[in-house]
Amino acid sequence: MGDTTATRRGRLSRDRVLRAAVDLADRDGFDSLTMRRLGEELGVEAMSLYNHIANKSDLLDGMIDIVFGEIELPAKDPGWRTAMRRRAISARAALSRHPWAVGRMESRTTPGPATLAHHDKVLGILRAAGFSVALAAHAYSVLDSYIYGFALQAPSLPFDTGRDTGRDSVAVTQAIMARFTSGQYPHLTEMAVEHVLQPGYDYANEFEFGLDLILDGLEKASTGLSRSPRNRQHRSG
Amino acid sequence: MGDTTATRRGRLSRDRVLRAAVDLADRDGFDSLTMRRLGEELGVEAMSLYNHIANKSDLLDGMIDIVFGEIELPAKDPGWRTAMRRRAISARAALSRHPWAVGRMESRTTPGPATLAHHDKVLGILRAAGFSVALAAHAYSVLDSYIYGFALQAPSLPFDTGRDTGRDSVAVTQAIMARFTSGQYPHLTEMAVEHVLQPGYDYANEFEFGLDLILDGLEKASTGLSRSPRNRQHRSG
DNA sequence: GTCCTACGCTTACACTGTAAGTAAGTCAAG
DNA sequence: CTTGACTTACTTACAGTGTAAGCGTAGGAC
Repeated sequence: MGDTTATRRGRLSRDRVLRAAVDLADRDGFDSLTMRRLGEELGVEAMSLYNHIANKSDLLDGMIDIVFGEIELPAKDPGWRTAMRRRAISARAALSRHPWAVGRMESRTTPGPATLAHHDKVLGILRAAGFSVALAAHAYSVLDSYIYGFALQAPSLPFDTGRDTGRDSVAVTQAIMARFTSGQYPHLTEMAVEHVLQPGYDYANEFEFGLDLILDGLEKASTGLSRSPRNRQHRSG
Repeated sequence: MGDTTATRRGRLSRDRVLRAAVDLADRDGFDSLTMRRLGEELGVEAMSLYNHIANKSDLLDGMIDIVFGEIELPAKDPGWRTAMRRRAISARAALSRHPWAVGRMESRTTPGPATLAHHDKVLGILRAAGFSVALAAHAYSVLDSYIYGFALQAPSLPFDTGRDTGRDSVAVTQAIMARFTSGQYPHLTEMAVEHVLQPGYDYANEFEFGLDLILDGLEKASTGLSRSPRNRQHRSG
């Protein structure tokens, strides 16, 4: 009969623990991720988790590496610009699926294998396209800063009309609007009324404007050095 | 004699509490900021703090508003571009002084007065310079995303040569270098050896490259609509 | 069979945020 | 001055946190 000695319902593994942690953080918010809740989720006591992860910090590192693993790594075939664009959009989508991830990156100083592989691939594409080492560093810095910064802001904006985030963003918006009507913040009010609170508005659309702006700038910077960016260093074939 | 009934050494106030919290987070890291440690810092028991702040979340909101208050709000006199540039550099400096702040913004949904005033002023400068409402929103989004994203990445990069952060960044760098030497990440290795680990390198310098790239793009976008960006909507004088 | 190892469970501890109640100070009105 | 209201700090207490230490047992190797 009931063989539910909890050895059943499937064995634990580091991967299963990490994935359950990601799901839990996505569903109930990052603060709900406690060792006991996570154990409960897996039908196991909290301390059993420590057979597969070193401590909670290690758990977090693994979770973030999972998120990085979800970012698409396009081939360099259609050119660096397309590759960077696809990667950026995929990264934004992944970070929007796991909003807790971006804010925790600050404290992580030990990137996981997926993270490192990701960075290496991107740099490879840029270098192969003729970017100098310095320019590749610039490009990487500006692109990633933009991606992470956008992902960081997106969920915190009271402007979010709340299609995805749902919840209480309407209440929050109204609370802030109450301060607006005092006339203290005329430009914020204008922005809200004339633009952001319009029916079809979705903040996510802002992303591609800035992305293309940055890609334009990089393109100009890369062609500014040598006329054709593609055969600079890597053409000795 | 000793009249140190702890009423002495100065009365508490919300502002004193907030400022001590910021200092403590700066000095010992955000995780060291507990109510008891903060009370200790002020010569007071933990529970006394609750006479001036509602709870720890309120404390955090206040702390972040302090950081925002440190960002310089330049006048619009020398033109929007100079104003935006100064603001961005000042914001980056403030966030680098308080590295914990940027990662906590995601969870905050109730911006403080300094934060709102800041946003309103910036939007005002852009609108007065002739930016349409939509373009001002774009500009704000891309600039702030970049600023926050940069601040988010800066302390986590193992590339940091550790002038400011000091501590164990050298050890971390070496640990990662050990993986590099395995040849798994050739482009990361190249980047590190040829560029980032060079003597004079400072990641903070990357900031202005991306900033000017974005400002160039915005300038082009704003002049692309009407020849002269300044008299578009606000000239009904 | 017997032993080993892996893995989950139990108990325990130091530490967290904070609710509730108490005491000591400040200050205005009588 | 005394009196009483108010403010503010202190004390105690509690549920919930991460995790160290040790125990029990299931399943494979011999």
